[in-house]
Amino acid sequence: MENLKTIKKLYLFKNLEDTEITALLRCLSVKFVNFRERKKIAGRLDKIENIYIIISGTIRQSWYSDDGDLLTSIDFHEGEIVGLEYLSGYRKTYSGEVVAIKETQVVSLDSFRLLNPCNNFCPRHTKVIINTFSYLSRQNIKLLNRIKEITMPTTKKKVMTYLSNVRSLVKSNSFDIPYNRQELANYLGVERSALSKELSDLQKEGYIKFHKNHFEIKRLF
Amino acid sequence: MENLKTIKKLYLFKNLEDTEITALLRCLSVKFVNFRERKKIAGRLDKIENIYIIISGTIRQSWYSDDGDLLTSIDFHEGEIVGLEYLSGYRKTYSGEVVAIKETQVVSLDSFRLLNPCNNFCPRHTKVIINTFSYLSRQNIKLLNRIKEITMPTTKKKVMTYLSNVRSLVKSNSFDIPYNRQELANYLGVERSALSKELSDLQKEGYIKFHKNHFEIKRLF
DNA sequence: AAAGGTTCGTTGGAAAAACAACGTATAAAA
DNA sequence: TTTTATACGTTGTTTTTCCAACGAACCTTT
Repeated sequence: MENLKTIKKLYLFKNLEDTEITALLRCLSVKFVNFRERKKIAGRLDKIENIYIIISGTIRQSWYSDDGDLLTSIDFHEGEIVGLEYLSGYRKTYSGEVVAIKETQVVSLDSFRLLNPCNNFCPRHTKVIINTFSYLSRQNIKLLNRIKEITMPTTKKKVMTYLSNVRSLVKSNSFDIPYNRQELANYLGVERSALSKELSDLQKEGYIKFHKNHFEIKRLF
Repeated sequence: MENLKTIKKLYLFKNLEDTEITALLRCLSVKFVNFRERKKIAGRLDKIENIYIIISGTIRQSWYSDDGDLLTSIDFHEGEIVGLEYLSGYRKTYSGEVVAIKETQVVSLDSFRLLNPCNNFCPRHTKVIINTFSYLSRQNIKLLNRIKEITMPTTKKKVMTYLSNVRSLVKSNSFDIPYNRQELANYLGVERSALSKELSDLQKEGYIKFHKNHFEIKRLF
């Protein structure tokens, strides 16, 4: 069955035998779900009952100020997991609004069951937990990288730090980024037109080349 | 024994029986370690072999640009854990420099053993993993909060967002913060004297009152 | 008590970023 | 094909932040 093949490839089920996975499917009530573009998946303070592993598409979690301005947002792409807040046992609700910004397919898991093993802590369950753990730890590193990027003193340095980080992630000087200008500006916490200006300048100065969301690093800043 | 009492109170050993804890002590090679003020615990790219749970004191992890400027730093206080990067299996070394900024006592655990259960995934081990997981998830939320604070458009809003976040954390309008001015400026990614100015203004405008690191929120921004 | 060091607020000029407005390119819809 | 909408770069002005310098308050040390 096609679906099982997809599930077996998920990071969360790494190091698990087929039989173990099949046993977990029911235990964690694993389901495939589709969200159409602009579908609002959850609002602020909505209860978190599932986590969603993205198969394809993009889900965005956004935080707004009381007067409705966008504070910040985080995008989740293929392979990433939405809804892990609950797992701290600290929050049981979303802190921001969750929206699919394009047609998106996810695998849904019962988030309570994930951390509350069914029968006597079976090894298979522990393996999933360790995998989720590992994912979460990597997510932590990502957030830390973003903090390093946005605490840089100037917009130029923010952009260049971001691009070098992508570069060392994909191990190539030439790559696509998953953001358009407005989204990149939000990500870096700067204003869009100011970002555009700096990008142009960086190109004129020979540091980078870009077209739309494709970037190339010519030399380091 | 005094030490055992301290260990039993740690978040990582929540929901574990005394006998389970004693069994884990050897398995995870739990040790008490003291760092004197300014002790450099690890440099960038040093191997991570242990995680440190802070009993008292403060440990700071700092990242520097190639020309030696401080990019950003994260402070770890009582109850928090240093060295979780390794657990992703993605990085095996520290990404920044780790220093005890005051006399600090920690509990040290073998980080490899933590995620690689000894004998057949014993329940006690799983419990520790779940607890660590839960901690990591909360750490994620903290980083996210910091990102929300830093991405605010103006310094005033950054400060007020930070203070409101502390407020909702301690559930009181009056509290101490763990940073001096320079440290708070670094945390928020702004310049110290500019921060001082904005704090004064906010006080004049009647939003806050402060003295040294004690703050009081009079009304919301 | 004096000396030295550190932290912090203040100020004015320099630099950077935000903001508003507009033109162009491109894609989608009519 | 024309219309409409969206994304992006550009420019000039306003606002904010940075930066450097300095003085006051407060510790610590001798």
